[in-house]
Amino acid sequence: MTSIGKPLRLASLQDVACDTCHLNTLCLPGDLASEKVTELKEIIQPLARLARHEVLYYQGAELDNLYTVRSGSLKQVTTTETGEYLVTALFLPGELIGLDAIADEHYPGSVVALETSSVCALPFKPLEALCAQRLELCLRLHRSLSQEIHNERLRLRLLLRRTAEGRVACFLTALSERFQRRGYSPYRFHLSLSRADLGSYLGLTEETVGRALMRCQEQGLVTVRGREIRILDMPNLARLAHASGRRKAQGG
Amino acid sequence: MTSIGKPLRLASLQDVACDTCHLNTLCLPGDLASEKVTELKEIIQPLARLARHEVLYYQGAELDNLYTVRSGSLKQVTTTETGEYLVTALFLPGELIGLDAIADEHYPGSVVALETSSVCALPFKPLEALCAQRLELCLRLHRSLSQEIHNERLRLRLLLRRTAEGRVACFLTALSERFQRRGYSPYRFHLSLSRADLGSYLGLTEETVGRALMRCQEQGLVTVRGREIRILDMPNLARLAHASGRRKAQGG
DNA sequence: CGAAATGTTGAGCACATTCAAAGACCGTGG
DNA sequence: CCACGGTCTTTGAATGTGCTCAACATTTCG
Repeated sequence: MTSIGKPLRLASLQDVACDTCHLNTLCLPGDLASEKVTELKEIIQPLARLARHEVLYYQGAELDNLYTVRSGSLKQVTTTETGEYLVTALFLPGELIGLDAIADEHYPGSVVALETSSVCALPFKPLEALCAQRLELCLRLHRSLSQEIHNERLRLRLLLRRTAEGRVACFLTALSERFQRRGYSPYRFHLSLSRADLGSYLGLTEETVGRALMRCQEQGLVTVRGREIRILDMPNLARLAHASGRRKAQGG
Repeated sequence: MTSIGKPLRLASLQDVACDTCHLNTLCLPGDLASEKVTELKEIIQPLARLARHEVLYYQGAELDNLYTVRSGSLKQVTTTETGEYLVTALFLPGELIGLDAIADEHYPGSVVALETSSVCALPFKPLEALCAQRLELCLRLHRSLSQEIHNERLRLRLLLRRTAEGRVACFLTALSERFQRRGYSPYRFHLSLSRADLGSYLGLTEETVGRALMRCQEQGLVTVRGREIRILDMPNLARLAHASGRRKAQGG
């Protein structure tokens, strides 16, 4: 069972150094010229360290910061009006947390650290003010937001048409790609989500997630040892992930 | 079967009048003061009229305009690398088209009119330039983008856990709400999507969509007559839509 | 009116869910 | 170091749901 942990205690604040951060091309500074990053740096808050299960913010809280992941990983969980509990996002280093809170200025889900993690806080009001002065930052933000829309739309609609095995394969290949882009091995990584969380994220039960992983292993695509994943046959895993849902592809 | 029609021919251009448009609170002008709308008006292009099946733009084309729907409805269809054909969005009056194209400056899907429709074009470059001068416009855009992320995330993850009947009920209630907000009857409306498109949109086959609609009708929740929908029992339809997927809700 | 697209119906099958129970793994404290 | 409790994970059997394929009805449009 998944759980939301204790309130966040800010601990071990450190100085931020975007220009030396190896994630800077993935993060908001992106390809901005370094003199412009300086301005951004002025509003970025020191690093916050989170222990496993520590909460960055709770659902419903007023939006004050966006965050970028510096290390570790976090999940977003949303409870619907009907008490349904859903894992709605997984954040890896370099990714922006809180983009979905801008609309109504409240966070639409709670964000919890899945392992020891650190994040940089970007106070939102100052960030927006800076937007007015620096068009490039504004565009950068637009792109991040837009990218997210596209990702969610396509990924999730693909998932809707897939079997459990396909969904798991989709998740693994996408995760592998995200790791690779961040400089980690795409072939060997640790799942920070439990089976239950993964099930919630993919719209499956935890048992089905386990069985799907098992079947992938039996086909020689991956090795699964608890949460340690090793990808043995990326081409075929990708084929399983992409190779349509359960019905043949249709032309337009 | 769904199809993508012929290229767009711009026809019957009309003058734009945001200040008199009854959709303006839903559209980008939103709650902007009218003197600011004036600036926006300067960059808005005349209305384009689209016949049924006419294409607003094709997937892969370079982003030049965002569009807002003035009347009618449109769908977005995306073809994946593997030839999979997906209906990825449905646009109603007052909604912004093309937000998911900002990220890589190309449209990630083709947009086709489902019925006779009209749209206002917002040339993107000028819009962004205007953003730099008018912070409010910028924020407005941020909110639209953010809202979309949240919607897609939550809606689709909810769908993932639902039976066919639940998915259809979700769709109907959400659609009803969207109509209501736009001043149309929430109890009686026309489905502009075919069964096949709806299936693609909800991750079901067209047969299953039909059967699910039928079952809703048998329960006295709605009347279905082709694409004409009449909602008879909104409370219970909403209950069916919200009342969890197939497993009981879990606490956090 | 006839052709084509769209919608409906039915039977069999594959797959995911459910529920229950047992097994592995983890950190804690003896 | 091992025993303990908890969480997480795996396994099994029975059930129900959606998919597939194919045929038929209906509507739409030329």
